[in-house]
Amino acid sequence: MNSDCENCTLAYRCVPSAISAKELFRFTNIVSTNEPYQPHDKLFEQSTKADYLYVVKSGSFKTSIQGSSSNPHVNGFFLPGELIGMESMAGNNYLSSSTAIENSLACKINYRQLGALRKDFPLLSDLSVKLYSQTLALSQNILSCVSKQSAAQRLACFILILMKRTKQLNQQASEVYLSMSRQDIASHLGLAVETVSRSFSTLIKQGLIKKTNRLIYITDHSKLQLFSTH
Amino acid sequence: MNSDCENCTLAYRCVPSAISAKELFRFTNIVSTNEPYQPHDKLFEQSTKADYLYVVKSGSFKTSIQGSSSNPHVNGFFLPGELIGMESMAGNNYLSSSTAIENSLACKINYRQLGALRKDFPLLSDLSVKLYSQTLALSQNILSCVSKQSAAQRLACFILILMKRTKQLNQQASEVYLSMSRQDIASHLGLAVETVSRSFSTLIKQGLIKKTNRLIYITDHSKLQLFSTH
DNA sequence: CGCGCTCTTGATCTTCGTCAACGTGAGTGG
DNA sequence: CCACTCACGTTGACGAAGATCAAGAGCGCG
Repeated sequence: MNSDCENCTLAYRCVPSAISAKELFRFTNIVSTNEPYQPHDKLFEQSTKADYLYVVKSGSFKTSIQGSSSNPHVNGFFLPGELIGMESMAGNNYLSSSTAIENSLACKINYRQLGALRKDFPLLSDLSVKLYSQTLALSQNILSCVSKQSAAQRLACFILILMKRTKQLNQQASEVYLSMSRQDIASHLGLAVETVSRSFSTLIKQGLIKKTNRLIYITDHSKLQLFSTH
Repeated sequence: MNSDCENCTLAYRCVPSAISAKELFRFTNIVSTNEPYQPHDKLFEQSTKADYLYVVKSGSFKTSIQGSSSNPHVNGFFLPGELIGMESMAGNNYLSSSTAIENSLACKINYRQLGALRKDFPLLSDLSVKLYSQTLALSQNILSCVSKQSAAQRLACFILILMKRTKQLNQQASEVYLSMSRQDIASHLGLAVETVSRSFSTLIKQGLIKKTNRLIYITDHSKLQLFSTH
């Protein structure tokens, strides 16, 4: 399985951070690291048996929910260091499907065995709760972003959230690459694709951002923040 | 402190379910049960130190986030058996304020001491993860509800989610009492109050629900579901 | 070069936010 | 008991914002 957590640059905030070096093998035994995915490759499919939790090593992924009769809804995006599938672990089946957005690497953790490991490593239990708590906080952030009245505000808020998340790894503060399509952004924010485009134009005209294709420069961070809250 | 978990009807899905009867005192020592709250009473205030987790015993609560410059946004509603404050536990401070919606009872758990208890009760660790996972799933459900395009769809979806949650306690399947004001619903769904009113009228005209004030009867559950997904 | 795909921009129609008026019920004080 | 107020909810009219339809621009790829 060739699992390599020792040399991972994300290990300090991933599961290994809760496990002593000499017992790390007990974790590497239940994880497959650095599995490659190409755009449109699926990590897992909605309603299939949920056995694995995934960690994004590089690239990015999305999750989407297929309702009975409607278009699928993009529920979330996942950046390096973030976990995919957390909400599905209480039930038996995945609640959403997950697909790679770009060329990416992910690590696949057997969930039940991870649960067993928690019994022997109290720090792992603490880490689990902490990660869940943070993820829930993020989810609520996105909720208040999506429930904002104007489309441009939602987009501004979305960009800011994404920037905050990338900044945790990468300190260049004023630049975000949006790896997802406008269609995905639109679905995620509950807007039409055209409205997303127009909202980008609005933010540019107001001098808050610049962009070339999917690369966004924040020219005035505080004004953008102000704009997003109105 | 007079904590009474032994006779609680919700104990089977609350923390006590993970602790053996003879050691239950270790939990009752760190919880104050059945504290009364009246409408507008606060459980906690945003940005203050987050020391306690709350469980709704009866009645209902809401959480709201106060942005820097805008109106507060109602982030969530909480029914009996549900936990309030989970998302704030990774940081030091509460990320939102919580207020009672009606006459209610809540139990107050010291979070740090609860964390210590996890080390001695593996089942409690499992329960924590399960509850977080379920809460995250709910949060994502609400997200896809709020990002629906039409106002009536959002409201339909909101009613269905609320009904599913009340049904877990109370088996009368076709009736929900909405304890929160239209204003709160509007804020939560990202709509104007008037639009919420009109959306109720729409659902009634379509024969999906009936209502008298805040009490909702679902007349055609499957059609309502269909309508909410469009 | 043409073809497909994504993104953008423009024109029109629908929906929702805003402002206003009105209805209802609870609480208050005469 | 009845007016009065006040909070809450509903309904109508109108204007603004966004969805939809249509067209065109930019780009990678065969």
